[in-house]
Amino acid sequence: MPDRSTRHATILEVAREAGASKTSVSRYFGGERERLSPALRQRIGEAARRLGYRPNQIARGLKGGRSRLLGMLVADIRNPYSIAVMHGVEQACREHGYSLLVANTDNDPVQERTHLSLLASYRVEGLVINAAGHPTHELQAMAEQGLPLVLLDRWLEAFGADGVGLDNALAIDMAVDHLHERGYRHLLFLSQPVGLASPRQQRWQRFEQRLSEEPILHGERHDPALDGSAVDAIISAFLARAGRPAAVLCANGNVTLAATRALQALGIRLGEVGLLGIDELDWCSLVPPGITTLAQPTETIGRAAVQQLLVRLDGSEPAAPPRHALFPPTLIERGSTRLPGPDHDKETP
Amino acid sequence: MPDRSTRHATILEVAREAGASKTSVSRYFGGERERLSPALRQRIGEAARRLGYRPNQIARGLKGGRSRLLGMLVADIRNPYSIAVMHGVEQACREHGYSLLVANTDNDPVQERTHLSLLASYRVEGLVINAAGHPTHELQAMAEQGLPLVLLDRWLEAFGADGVGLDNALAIDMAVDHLHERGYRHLLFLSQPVGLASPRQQRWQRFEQRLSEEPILHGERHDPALDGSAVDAIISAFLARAGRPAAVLCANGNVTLAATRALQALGIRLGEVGLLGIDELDWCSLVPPGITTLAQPTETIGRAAVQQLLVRLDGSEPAAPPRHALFPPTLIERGSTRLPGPDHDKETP
DNA sequence: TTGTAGGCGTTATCAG
DNA sequence: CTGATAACGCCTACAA
Repeated sequence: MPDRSTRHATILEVAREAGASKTSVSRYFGGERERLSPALRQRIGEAARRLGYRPNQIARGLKGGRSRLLGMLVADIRNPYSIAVMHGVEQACREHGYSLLVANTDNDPVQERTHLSLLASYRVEGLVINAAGHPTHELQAMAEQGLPLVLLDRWLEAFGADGVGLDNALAIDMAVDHLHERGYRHLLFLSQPVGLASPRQQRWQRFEQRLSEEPILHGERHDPALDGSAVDAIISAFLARAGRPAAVLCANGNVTLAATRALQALGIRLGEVGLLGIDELDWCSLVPPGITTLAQPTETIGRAAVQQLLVRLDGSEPAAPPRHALFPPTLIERGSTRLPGPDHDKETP
Repeated sequence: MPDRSTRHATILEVAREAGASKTSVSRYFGGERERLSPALRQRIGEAARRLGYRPNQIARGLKGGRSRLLGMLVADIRNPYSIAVMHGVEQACREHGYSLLVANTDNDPVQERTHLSLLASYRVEGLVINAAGHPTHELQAMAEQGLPLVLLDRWLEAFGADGVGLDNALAIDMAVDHLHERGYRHLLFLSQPVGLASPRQQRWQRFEQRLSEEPILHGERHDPALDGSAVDAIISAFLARAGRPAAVLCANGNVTLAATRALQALGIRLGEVGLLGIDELDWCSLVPPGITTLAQPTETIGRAAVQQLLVRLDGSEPAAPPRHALFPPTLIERGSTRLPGPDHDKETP
């Protein structure tokens, strides 16, 4: 009886039990059963069952270099967006016979580097990366070694890797158009600190561009820290300055949360001041009269990430130029972008 | 130049480059640098850096049987509870030098079995299991092979494994006591279909017990499917039958969501009919006047799970009896359990 | 302090 | 169709 370490049957034991050779057993589990005589096939099958044998992926990976592992680096595992995408990634992995090694970094650039090399040490065959910082150097090195990478949501400038994410320009267009149609004329764009994060930058820039193109709209943008009461101040100052009808456009779920809180604190009913958020979260339908959102096709994005990796892995396109797959959001209209009408119509449930 | 497969430097190449032996290089990276002469140490370090060498965990795990991998089986990766716990698990793993292999099963018992054996094939050293179904057979086999297991949240009867989770009886006690104190006398316990899921069973049972002990309380329980409008019907029927002051006690986050929607649809203000949910979600503070919840110490639970695995792994307690670690929830009081007072006091923000 | 020689479980190559 | 045998990259006695 084994002491403490898990005792697994090996291919050799199965071979002995079945009166066959390692090779045949290997073939049996390597998807070449047809090449074995029915008799042998059955003996091996039974022996394996009797011994509870499972091929050791680790050993397998050692020989062939195929770990059958994909890695995913997540900046913040508690972010619903990341999770939703991860779900898509995980599904796609499963469908293609891969397992997923997840590394969460809690937005810490140091852990980002650490985990990156950790994933590398497990010889993952590809990497989905959602980094907070800019581990450009590490990534560059990995890419040069031939490891397929795909950047999720945010991509680093001047770094030629594949990427997947939301079509940010389109999203801003849809948001601005919707608010415009609904009669809002003064728009406040609220973002988390823009810094270098590319999606924030892109949304921000597109918003500016739209403002300049349509002078009928008046707008401001701010990127406060969300932890204090800065948002309250910004919103009330904006309203005082800009006049109505005004709306707040939130660059992501966190901001939407903060803005909703702020509007509640200011005693302002949603809709009276418009509110539109990028990212759909389950509470958005709950806060009366419902918050209008642009939902990201998170599952699709996750699957697309894996697809990109598989294309590279496939090897048919040895070194195709980097490809960015952008996906459109879906507008979910709710009461928060419905101006109280002249007849004070109640919203329909 | 390598064709397509990622090319990694091996220990042998480093050894040659440094003019040393494999052994010395192995020692260098195996945490025995002190045993090398400063000269050798430096040569190896430089050679390794030059070649971009990283020890291959896969090969490492093959020899010693230490994959440095922990596995986590998650029934529903999109459930915030699972995520929160996973965050704790992941942190604890990291702190102890393990990586986490995550397998999501989308509540599918078939995938549960599949993924279980998949995790086994990667020779994970321990397993955190949050299963929807009852893969008792597979788990039994793994446990007997000496693989440390810890059941998360729900445990299977008559299966002697470690477990971690919420102290469900205490949670129900806290909920009932709170509602009682706040003046609610008629309680409706709402759960998802109880079936065999142990936490639902436990909460359910404890609720019954409390009712029988305190005849001053009147209560009912239901476990409707949450997809239709069944919840609306149940709640309005209950209110008609039971009278006021009445409150709804929700067994988990999903139920709280459904109940909140139902109360909104019925045009009932929260508080007027009490609402208390087990599980804290970020929207609970947003729906006016805030939903009172019992927050689970999810992070703690996740870390505790890993702790249990490490104890088993440690080997100091070869086959100690199964241990269940239960943790108390935290009551977060909000407006949904505040009866409108005689003076119609506004809640304080 | 350093090096040599297995062996971990599997697959791939080459004979039979 | 089947089976030896040599890698794969690393670790661990054992020897020098």
